[in-house]
Amino acid sequence: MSYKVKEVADMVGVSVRTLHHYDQIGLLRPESVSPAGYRLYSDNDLERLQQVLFFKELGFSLQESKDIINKPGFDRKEALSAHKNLLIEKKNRLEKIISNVEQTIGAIEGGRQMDKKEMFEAFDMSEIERHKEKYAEEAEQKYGHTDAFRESQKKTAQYTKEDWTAIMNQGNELYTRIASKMDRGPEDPQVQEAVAQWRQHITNSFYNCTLEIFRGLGDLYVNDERFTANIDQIKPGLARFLREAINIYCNKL
Amino acid sequence: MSYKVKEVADMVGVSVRTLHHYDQIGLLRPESVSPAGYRLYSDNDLERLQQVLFFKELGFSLQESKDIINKPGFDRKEALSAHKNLLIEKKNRLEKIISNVEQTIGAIEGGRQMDKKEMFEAFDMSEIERHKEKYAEEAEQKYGHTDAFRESQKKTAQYTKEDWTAIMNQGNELYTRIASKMDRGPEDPQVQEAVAQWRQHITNSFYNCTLEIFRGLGDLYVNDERFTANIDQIKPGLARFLREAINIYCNKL
DNA sequence: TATTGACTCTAACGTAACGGCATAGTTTAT
DNA sequence: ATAAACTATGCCGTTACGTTAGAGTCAATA
Repeated sequence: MSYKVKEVADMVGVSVRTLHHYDQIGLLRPESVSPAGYRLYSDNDLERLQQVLFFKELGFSLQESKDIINKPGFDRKEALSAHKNLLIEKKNRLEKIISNVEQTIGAIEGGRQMDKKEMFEAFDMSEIERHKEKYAEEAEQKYGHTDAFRESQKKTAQYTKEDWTAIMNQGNELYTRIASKMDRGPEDPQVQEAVAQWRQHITNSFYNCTLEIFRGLGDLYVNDERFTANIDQIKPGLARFLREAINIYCNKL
Repeated sequence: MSYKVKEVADMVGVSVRTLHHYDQIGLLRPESVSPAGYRLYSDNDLERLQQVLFFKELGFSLQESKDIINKPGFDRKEALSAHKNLLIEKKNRLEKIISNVEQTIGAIEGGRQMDKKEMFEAFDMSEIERHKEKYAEEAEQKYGHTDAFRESQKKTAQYTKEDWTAIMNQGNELYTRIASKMDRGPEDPQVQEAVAQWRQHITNSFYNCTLEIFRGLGDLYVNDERFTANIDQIKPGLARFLREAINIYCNKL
């Protein structure tokens, strides 16, 4: 099932222009395009759009939303829980403002003056901002190597659907090739050769993968369960094996 | 007691730049200015700023806020009640979104698909927008003559504090002059002369006061208690007298 | 089948609400 | 009297779209 722009727009209550815009900045590219050039949105796209609207509601900028959603290993469920907390805080803030309004009304009726500080207390966003920062920082920390991350974002924004599948296929091919040679041990020349290609692949497709970053990636593969699970799916123990191989590779240079 | 920009900024949690901006667009001009050109905000200004922040919280544009607050006869208490209602609706909307998030989480856990419509229900702002419109419309209705109202807003935005007092003094002088001649009846030449000057005064200071608008103003004076109260303060019955005199004036042309 | 009318595209300029920076004058504290 | 902390006025930059403009597309109807 696919939907045209206006259908989506009406369904979710945003303007067509907004969808065009999201397409332009690479925040929400429709899964396919009709022969006439019409945007065709899939159910997946709708889910992603829902994500975006959640983030918007929380006051994230579109760029921030994109960074978070695009983050490899982005976990919808985890994100939603975080959203919920932020929303609840927003609600609390609103409740504060409401009681502030009530106080102000009372003050007018009573003819008394309000304290300057208390007048503006409700508008203090600092608490919410703190949370937002935490959320964004977490992403940076985990997937850090910040400059690389940014560079990657820029590059990948241009990619089409086809580019992505091609890149993923290359990556998977390398993974499986390494997996098939696991019994030879991590220092085996053929394994090392594949590791070198893996690094090259990253540099080509995403960002300049320095040795430092490459090492970091190796650690990431075993330290972040989400990566580990993904990689070990190909072959159990592959994640740890990869880190070993990467370490050896880096030490040789 | 007066406060400098940064004091105000820190007190209410907005940036200095924001206050500059509000000054520039005439939304919040400090009551006075130091010899060196420093903005000096009064307690009154702080109250007005609070108003502005309330409106902002509700999603009104600065222009809209300005229109509403500047509206002659703007009633803070009445406005605050309206705010409260809008805020409560916003809160309801947030609660909807929160439960939507919860549902989505549940859907992910259960592995089932969500209905497209229900996915976006929470984001529907239409209810809030309807309220906003009502609020704005009420202003238009009451003080309507829409084009004139807009033109007036544009013109008056440029006025300095001194301009305002000058204009108000002229207006009051005309009011009292007419009041002093009330016993002669509304068709008296001197009264009619003053009415003509009154119309001229409006045209000069605010907007091109057509006959139609002028008639409307006359009606407004007796139909809106806030105006009636204000005018009758000068002399009881003046509001009705003015409408009579304006009617006669308009019929002659 | 030709023709509306509703819809789509890209491209490009416009707008709101500030953020940020440069440059210059002012106040206050030591 | 001199630095630190503020203040002022520009003016350009940014975000998230709105708003035409000009042109192609698609489904229903005359």
